[in-house]
Amino acid sequence: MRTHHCNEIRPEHIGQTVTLIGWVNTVRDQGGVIFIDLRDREGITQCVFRSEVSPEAAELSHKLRSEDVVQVTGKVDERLKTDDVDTKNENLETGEVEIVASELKIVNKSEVLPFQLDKELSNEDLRLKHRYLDLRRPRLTNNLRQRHIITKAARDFLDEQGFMEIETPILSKATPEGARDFLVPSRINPAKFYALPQAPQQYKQMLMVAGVERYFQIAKCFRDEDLRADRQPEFTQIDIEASFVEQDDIIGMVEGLLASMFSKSRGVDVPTPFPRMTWKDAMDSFGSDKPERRVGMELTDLTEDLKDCEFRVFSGTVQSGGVVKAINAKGFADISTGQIEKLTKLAQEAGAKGLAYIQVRGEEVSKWRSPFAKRLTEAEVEALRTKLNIEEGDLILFAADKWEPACEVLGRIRMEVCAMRNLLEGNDELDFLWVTEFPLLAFDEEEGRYVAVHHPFTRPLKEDEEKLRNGELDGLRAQAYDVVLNGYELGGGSIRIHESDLQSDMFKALGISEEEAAEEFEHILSAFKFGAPPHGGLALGLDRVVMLACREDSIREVIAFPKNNKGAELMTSSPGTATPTALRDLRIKSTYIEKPKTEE
RNA sequence: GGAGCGGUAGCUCAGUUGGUUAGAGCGCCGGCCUGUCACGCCGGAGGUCGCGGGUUCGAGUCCCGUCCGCUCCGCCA
Repeated sequence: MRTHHCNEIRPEHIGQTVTLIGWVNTVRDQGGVIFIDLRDREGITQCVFRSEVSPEAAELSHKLRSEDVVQVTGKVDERLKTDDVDTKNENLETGEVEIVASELKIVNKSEVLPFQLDKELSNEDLRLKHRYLDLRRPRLTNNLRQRHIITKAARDFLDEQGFMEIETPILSKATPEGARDFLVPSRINPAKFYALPQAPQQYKQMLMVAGVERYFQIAKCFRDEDLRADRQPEFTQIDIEASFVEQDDIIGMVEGLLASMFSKSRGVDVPTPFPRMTWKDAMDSFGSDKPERRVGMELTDLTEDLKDCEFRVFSGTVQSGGVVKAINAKGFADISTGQIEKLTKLAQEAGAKGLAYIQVRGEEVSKWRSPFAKRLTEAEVEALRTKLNIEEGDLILFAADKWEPACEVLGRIRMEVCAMRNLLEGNDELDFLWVTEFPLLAFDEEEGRYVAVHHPFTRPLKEDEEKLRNGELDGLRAQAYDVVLNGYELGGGSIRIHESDLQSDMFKALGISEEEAAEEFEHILSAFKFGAPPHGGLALGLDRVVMLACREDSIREVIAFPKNNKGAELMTSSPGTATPTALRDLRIKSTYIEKPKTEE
């Protein structure tokens, strides 16, 4: 039987006989003496085999290979240290001692692994196919442990705050708004489908009506959309809802929650409260609703200064109601033509016609390399100098367009510039931020109607409530808030509508007919008539929280069995085909599945 | 759906202007080694250069097509 884990053995154990069990991490066979590093989930201990201690164990130890599972029994000994040799290993927790093996049992041999555990490998397919091996690597073992620590911190914190953990259905109903649903055919109800939840939104609001007051759930959510480094089709939210609260209550509570999660995992003190910024200010200064603020380079407005500019791109835009904005990329004047082209292309992809720039190669304007700088008046040059703090070596990048697209384009350019020079490399700072006062609605050109920016249960700002009731839908702001960390949206939430009539007005605003609302949301409209408490909440993306706590750049590194870009889980090869019998039971014609390409 | 980058030994990669038998490190196999810890030394095996076509006397290298992976855009209430 195992007596210790491999991280536990210390000088105080010297003289004791211990039994360890684990995997052979490395073998160093010296001929007469054989060392193995024995690894279990907790750590590594060196075991020594000598024929004078146990000829049988020593003989057997020559046969050991990486990743064999072995049980070693022996006496804990201090590692040799004299004036000539020092065999202590400072890089190992257990480096002052070793196990002098008297017994060795090979529990289970291992074949040669398809990849080495002590080397980084870029072939992610291979890693995912043999995920059970990939997870043996200390980095991933640690990530899983951090995830556990963070999840437990959340549970403990929310429990202390009086929140009840309640499960809501996974087999659920499709939502007309929002992301594409995963559908599950119902065998008992032919031609009917469950949908996997995109979020437990409606259930948790019903729990508020039920009088639960404070609910949370570590909730699996599902969205059938394309994947990204920080997006998986199934992911986990820490889902929270509370009654009799206002925005500040939720914000304060989530600050405490995040501080607890990060202090338990990273051991850092997270200062609260977090800074706050309205959505409009975030867009204005950073061109993003999830600003990365750790690099400066804020957007500067030059609309007034360049409104009469001889350069028509600027003055023309201003005359038609647009804005001119710029960023100063300090020290980027030596940017290559190729890189300028790359930025221009990026700007065009983001909807801009082009990208105006000035490479500041000297104090005087004559040394400014730019397609338009020589057409600026002295006053305009002076305005640029002052507002952008122009110095030799700077690169100024301009966007001229309507306010929102101009901000967005420059926001993207800003992040690309960061990427080009690795401005965030090694930056370990945690910059938490609340973005508030999101727009309530956005006009969807494709659908020709307003859609909810957050979701249709979001409450407007108090001063905008009357406008919603009156159907004045332009420029409404919501009691919605996102918590942002280092440019990642960690989570978002809102204070909800809790009155049946206001909810009806909201559905009306979204172009949902009364019949449709009655059919799809009858439970909500009805529930709100029976004394629904004012309530609100938020959901945190657990995967992203853990990713950032672990300093990873993909959530796949903090999910045990993630899916690849195509939504496949390569170890078990899901998704897979269905048998004809299963399809028949579900009343699904297999021809649709066998020949998807015949569908237009 | 679109853009970018990539695919060469089990793994990580190099491979010049198209030119002999495609290389390195790690890993693997065999041998030696009683204080190693990225052990060392000696020897060895291991390749459909993603796939298909084309240009050429000759293609890992050039061209066309295609598949796969990653990143980003669209999409993600």
